[in-house]
Amino acid sequence: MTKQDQEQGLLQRSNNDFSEASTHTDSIADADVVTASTSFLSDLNASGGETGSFSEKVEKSVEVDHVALTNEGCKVELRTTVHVPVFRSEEINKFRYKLPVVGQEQEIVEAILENDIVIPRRIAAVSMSARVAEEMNLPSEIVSYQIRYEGNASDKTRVKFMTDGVLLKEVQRDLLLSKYSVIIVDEAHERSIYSDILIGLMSRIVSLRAKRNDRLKLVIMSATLNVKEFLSDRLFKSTPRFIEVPSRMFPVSVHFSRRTDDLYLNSAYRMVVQIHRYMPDGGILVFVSGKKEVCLLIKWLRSTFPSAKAVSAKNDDENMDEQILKADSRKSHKRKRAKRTGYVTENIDLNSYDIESFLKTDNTDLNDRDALDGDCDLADEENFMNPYLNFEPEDTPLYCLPLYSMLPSHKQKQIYDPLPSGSRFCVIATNVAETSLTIPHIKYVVDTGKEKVRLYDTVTGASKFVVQWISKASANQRAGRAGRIAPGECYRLYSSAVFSDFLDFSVPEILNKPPDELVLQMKCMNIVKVHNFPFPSPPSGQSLQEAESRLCKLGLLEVCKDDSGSERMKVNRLGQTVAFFPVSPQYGKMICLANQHGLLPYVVCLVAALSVREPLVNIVDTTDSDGIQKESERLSKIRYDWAGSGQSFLLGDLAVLLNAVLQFESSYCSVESCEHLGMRFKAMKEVHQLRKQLTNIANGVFPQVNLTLEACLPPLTTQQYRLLRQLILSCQGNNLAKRYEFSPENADTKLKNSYCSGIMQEPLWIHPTSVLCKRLPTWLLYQEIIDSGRKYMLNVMAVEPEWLPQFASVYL
DNA sequence: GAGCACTGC
Repeated sequence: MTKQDQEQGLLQRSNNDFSEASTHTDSIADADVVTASTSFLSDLNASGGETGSFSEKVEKSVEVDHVALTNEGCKVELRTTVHVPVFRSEEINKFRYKLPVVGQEQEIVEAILENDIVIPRRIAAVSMSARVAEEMNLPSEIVSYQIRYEGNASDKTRVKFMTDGVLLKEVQRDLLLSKYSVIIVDEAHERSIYSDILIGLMSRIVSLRAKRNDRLKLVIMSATLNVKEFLSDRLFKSTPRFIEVPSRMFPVSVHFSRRTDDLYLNSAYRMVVQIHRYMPDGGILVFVSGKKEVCLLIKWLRSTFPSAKAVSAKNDDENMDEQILKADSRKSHKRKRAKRTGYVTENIDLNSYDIESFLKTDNTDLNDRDALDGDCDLADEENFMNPYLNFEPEDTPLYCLPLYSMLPSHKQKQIYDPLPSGSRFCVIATNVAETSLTIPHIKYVVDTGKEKVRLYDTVTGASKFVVQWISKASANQRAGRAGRIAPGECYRLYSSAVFSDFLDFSVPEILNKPPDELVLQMKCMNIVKVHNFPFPSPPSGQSLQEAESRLCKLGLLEVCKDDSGSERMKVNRLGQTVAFFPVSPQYGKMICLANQHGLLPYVVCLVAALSVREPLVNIVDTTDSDGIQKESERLSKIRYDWAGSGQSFLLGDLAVLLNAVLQFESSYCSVESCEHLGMRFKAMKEVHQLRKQLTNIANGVFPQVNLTLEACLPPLTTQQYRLLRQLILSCQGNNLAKRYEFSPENADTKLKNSYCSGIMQEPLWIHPTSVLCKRLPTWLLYQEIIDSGRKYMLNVMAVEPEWLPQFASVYL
């Protein structure tokens, strides 16, 4: 709701409620910052049956009372009652009155008056705006949404649902958010970088707006009790108030394992078998850490309950499972070998499971209490035992489906398809099922307690994937997935003692990722001393400093003296231009420099491809199956074709990516042809959208360029390929590596073919899937280092040594 | 000589 709308009286406030004025209520009506439970929104959503973001734990809400004007009680505020005329259909009203949040409705509405709502996921923003428009009987031009690539907001819009990143970009353009009178931040407990920064920024915006007598109200909605950081007095001068909203969840009984088996996939398998054979109807959701575990568990379960195969005739992902598993088996041999050379990190070896033996010996005796709940009391045990009576397990097939983010959309959607009649539903999922997707029919949750996370070294930027224990909050969120339709059961495959050692909450994203892009954005908002910013969880001074220094070397920040004579890093003109582009600063700079020699359209495509996760499928090589071997050879050949020869080939993996995008753009590939070419359709579509967005921004920033979205770009000339490599070098000197010099003095054969870089002690290696893997150029640039035992450089490009003084002198 | 959880601008 915009200020103008408010003045036009769409929301009518009446002051006829004096008799109820009290110290309690008058502060509510005038609070500037309120933190409320997310149930308010998730209930709206749940009643619509939409997918989207839900949270359903009980929650405390916090309300910040910024009525600092009323100090010493000399000013008496009158309570104002808010009347919002809404014409809902009878059906929707029936739903509404069942929602637990209705009890607090008036309190919340009075506290906030009207809504502009920040949500962390795109689909959720779109579906919620549609749902709220329907419930309020208003057109989409009034209740609208805005996400990265699209939106339907108009000048008539009064309620806007948007993702957190969109609002952060808006703050960059309008620091006081003067269009808005209320901001609601939903799902704040997820602690995304954007919502954290937004909350920090808004703590300042709220008081600035209050000083101007143009109040902004802020509601922070959180599904967990993790509000300590949001209440810190670094953020809000007076402590925010809670509004607590009960959850609409059904009870979930949680069972801990008596002991914790390291082979958690093995335990998960046994648990599913037992639930399926002996527990009443209801879907099963299993949480594991990664794609390979998903595929392995599916394979075991389908071979145990083969009747399910007949039921789920369309399981064309069978092949994929096999592929992944074979590749994995091959790798585990490598691991054993690698162990002797000392390059191995701890990893659960999936192949150490003895599948055969427990397929044969699985008598699933109910006395095997180890696999069940060691900690539950007698009542629980009785509940657990009773349903076994008169239960005929043979009658029920198990319908197993995989679920992880990289699974193609049409396969993900299978979880919403009607269940084959008479079968039990079982989904094996990664963390996607914890927050992003809601799965229907789930009554049982099996939680391995494990998740895979990407850990960054904030100094070198190298990252690795680690399987670790989840947090208590995560475990509770997982358990909650069982109680959406009826009372549920959650089986934790770890003991309560192990659980008690879990972190209370997951580490906020901002503490893990290198903050370069963020620091640049903050500098553009005139936040010069970033270390003084009121982060809900401040990143370390060192990581902020490293980011500043990288941005300085990149030529986006400059050292300036402020009034007191002390030195500060401030953003320069180039930095400000770069910050318009919603990509990492290195890539933004590439676009800014590319407006020469006709390179801009190519650089935009390349940057789009580099900014999207996994545009090309990972080529899994397998030794023992002819058909699959040929497939990986075929895909590999396509990549070498894209890389070309001569100057193009020296652009290396970036030439592969660029030409893949150009091919996709020129013939807007179908799902099938993408698969044929080894591209991920979902990712390529995103690349296409990002190209469009970057093109629009470039046209805004450089008015003369008239950049178009031509489907067919002519192939680059030899000269242009050279220039492109120089341009990239001038933006990525930080990522240079030089080949290890093999000489009598440096004769370590283990280091042959390795590289060293300025920022890292350990040797680096070109990833075997790189087209430059055999070429081994003396100097090269990488996009990313991934640590999987060895430190591998991904997306590599060759660099001519003689270019270094001119294009990368600060890094030498 | 062989990868990778998740999400937003």
